[in-house]
Amino acid sequence: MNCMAKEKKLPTMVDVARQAGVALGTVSRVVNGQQVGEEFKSKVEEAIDQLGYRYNSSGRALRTGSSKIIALIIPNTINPYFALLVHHINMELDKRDYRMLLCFTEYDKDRENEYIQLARQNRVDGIIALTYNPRLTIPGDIPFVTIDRFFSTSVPCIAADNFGGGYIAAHKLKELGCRKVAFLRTSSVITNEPAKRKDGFVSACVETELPFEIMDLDDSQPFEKMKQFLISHTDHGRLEFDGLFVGTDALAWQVIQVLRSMRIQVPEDVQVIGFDGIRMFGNQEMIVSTIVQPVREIAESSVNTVLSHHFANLPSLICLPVTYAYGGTTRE
Amino acid sequence: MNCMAKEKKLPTMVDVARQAGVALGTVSRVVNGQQVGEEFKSKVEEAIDQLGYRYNSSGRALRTGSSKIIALIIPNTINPYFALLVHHINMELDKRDYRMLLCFTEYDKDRENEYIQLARQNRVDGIIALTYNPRLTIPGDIPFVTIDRFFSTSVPCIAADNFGGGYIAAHKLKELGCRKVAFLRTSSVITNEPAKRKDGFVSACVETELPFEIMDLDDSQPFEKMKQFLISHTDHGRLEFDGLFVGTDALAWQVIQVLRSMRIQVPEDVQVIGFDGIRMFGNQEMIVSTIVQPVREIAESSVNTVLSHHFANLPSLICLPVTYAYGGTTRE
DNA sequence: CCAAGTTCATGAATCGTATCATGAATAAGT
DNA sequence: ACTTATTCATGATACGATTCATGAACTTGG
Repeated sequence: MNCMAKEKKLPTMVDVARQAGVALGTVSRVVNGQQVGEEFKSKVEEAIDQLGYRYNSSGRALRTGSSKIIALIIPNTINPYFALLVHHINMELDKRDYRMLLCFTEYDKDRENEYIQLARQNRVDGIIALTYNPRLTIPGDIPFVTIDRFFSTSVPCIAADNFGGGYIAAHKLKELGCRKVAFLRTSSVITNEPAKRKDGFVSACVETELPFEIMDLDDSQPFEKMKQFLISHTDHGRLEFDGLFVGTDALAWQVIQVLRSMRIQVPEDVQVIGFDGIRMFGNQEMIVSTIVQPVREIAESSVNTVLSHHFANLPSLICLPVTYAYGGTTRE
Repeated sequence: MNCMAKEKKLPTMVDVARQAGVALGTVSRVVNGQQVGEEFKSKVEEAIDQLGYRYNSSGRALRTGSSKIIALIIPNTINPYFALLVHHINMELDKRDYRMLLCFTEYDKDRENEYIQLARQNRVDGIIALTYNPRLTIPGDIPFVTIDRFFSTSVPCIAADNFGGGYIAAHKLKELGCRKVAFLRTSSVITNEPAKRKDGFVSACVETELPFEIMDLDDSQPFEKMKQFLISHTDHGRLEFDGLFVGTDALAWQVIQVLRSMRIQVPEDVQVIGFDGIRMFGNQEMIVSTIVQPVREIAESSVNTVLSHHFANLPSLICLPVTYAYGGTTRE
C-alpha cells in the first residue's frame, strides 16, 4: 500500500546548518574536509549523521562543473573481455569516488558519436572509449582516452603489447614443435593497434624460420570464410597446419568448434593459441590457450590517464605487457 | 600540446535565448516540447543547432528533482548471466532516456547497503537490485525492485519461473531415458526464489517416479564438496546417476570438468542440465544443456516496474517463463 | 465597438552546493 | 598599548534548468 512515501525529502545542507546552528558555508567546509574549528566541526558532524545527510550530486555538479562521472563507451558486455574491462574500470573509478556512465555501441558508428554527445550533456569529466570506428569525432574539450585504438598523439591510447603477443605466440608454437602455422584474424584485429599482432607473429616466424600463412577474414561472413579456409587447407582429413594463432579467443573458440566438426583433434592434430585471455566464469583456467591481456592494468591505466590533470604532457601510447597462458588447446 | 581546451564552455540556455532573441522560459518550453508559437519555435531551434546546445543534466536534475538515473546493484559482470542482464537493462533504460548507475557488490553485504546510500546521494529515480543479502535495508523513499529475490509484498520481485524450470529439467531427464538423477546446488540457489528450482524438480521426479537425490553445497568449499559427492557416488568408474540437474550453468560447467577428469563421458554416461542459459560470446549455442532464463524479458519487466508511477498497486512477484535448450551435454 | 476570454512570451524565483568578500576575534610584533 | 597578521564563521552569489505569476496581444461574442 503505502510502500512509497515519496514526499519525505532528503535533508539538505541548509537543514544541517539549521540543526547545528551554524552557517551554510561552515557545513560545506566540513563536508569538503576544509579547515574548520574543532567545536564547529563536531557540531556539524553530529547534525550530519543525526539527519543522515549526504550531499546532493546534482547540486555539487552544477556548482563545481565537475560531475564526477567518466563515460565508458564500449561495444557490449557480452564478450567476456569487455565484461572484465567494464568490471575493472568501474572498480578503479569507485576507488576514486567516480561513477561510470556506461554506453553500449554494439559496433554502431552513429551510436558512438551520439554517446559522445550524451557524455557531454551529462558533463562527464572524461571519456574512455573502446570503439572500432576509424572516423570518430573526438571532442577537444573533454579528456579523452582510447583503449586499443590509436588516433593521434593528442589522444592517449592504452593498449596491450600486441606486437609482443604475436611474437610470443609464434615462438610458443615453434617451441611446441609446430612445422607450419597460420594466423587467422577478423576485421577488428586487422586495423590499428591490434594489427601489430600480425607483425609480431610474422617477425617471430621469420626469426625462427617457421613457415606461416596469414588469413584475413575481413568480410561480411567471417565465420563462413574461416570454415572455407580450414576446409581448403585440409587434405585427406589432415590439416596442412599443425599450429594456429587466432586473433581473438572468441574466434579461436569458433575455430575449435569447426575443427572438431571436421574430426581434427585439438591439440593432438593442431595446436591453437588465441588472444585475450578469457576465463569461463572467472575461473582459474582459460577457455583456450591464449595470450592474456592485462585487463586490470589496462583499466587502471585508462582511469589514471583520463583523470590526470597534466593531460598535455602524457605519453600518447601506453603499452602493457602480455603473457602466455595454457588453456588445453596446446600440448603440455 | 593544446589538446585540451578546457576553457571553451558549453552553451547554456541563456546563450540560446540571447542568440535567438527570445526569453529564457521560451527556450525551456521548446526544449521540453511544450506549446510554443511557430515563429518562436523555429528561431529557438535554429539557435540550438547553431550553438550545438544540449541541456545540462545537473541543472535539470537539480531543478526537477529527477536525475533520470536508475541504480543497478549486482554482484559483478564476470558471470555471463549478470553481464547479459546488465546489457539488456542498460538497453531498456536507454530507450526511455534513462541512464544506469552500475554498482558491483562482489557479494559483499556492506557494499550492498553502501551502494543504496550512494544511489540516494545521486538522487536516482529508482533501484534495481540483484543481491544475495537476506537482510537488506530497503529504502522506503525510492522505487525499489529486486531480481530473483523476494523480500516482501511491498517490494516487487521479478524472477524466472524457477519452479517451472526445475520441473521441466526433471521431465526432460526422464524423457531422455534417465533412471536415477540428482540435483546439485550451491548457496545462491538454496534460498529465496531460486530455491523453487528444487521444488519443481522434486515435484516432477515424484510425478514420473524417477528416483532422485538432492545435494546442497552450502559450504565454504562447494567445489571440493561437489567433487567428493561425485566420487563417493562412483563405483568401479561408473557414476550412480545417469542424469544430473545442476543449479547454475557455472556449477554445471565445473561439474563437467570434474566428470571428464574422472573419465566419465558427458552425455554418454551421464546427461547434465544446467540453469541460466549461458552462451559463449553471445553465440547461438549454449555452453551446456540448460534451462534458459528469459533475460531480456526480466530486464524489460524490471525497468518497466521500477519506472512505473502506479507503484502502489503492482503485483509483488512477476514470474517469467523459462525454456529448455540443448547444449551438447544431453543426448539428441 | 467594447467586454470577456484565450493564447503565449516574459522575467523572476528556485532547486542544493561551493566560493568569495566581509568582518569579527584572536595572536604576534614593536 | 597599538598596529599588523592571521584565523575562521558568515551570508550573499552563481552554476543551468524549470515553473509560476504577470501582462501584452489577439480572438470572440453580443
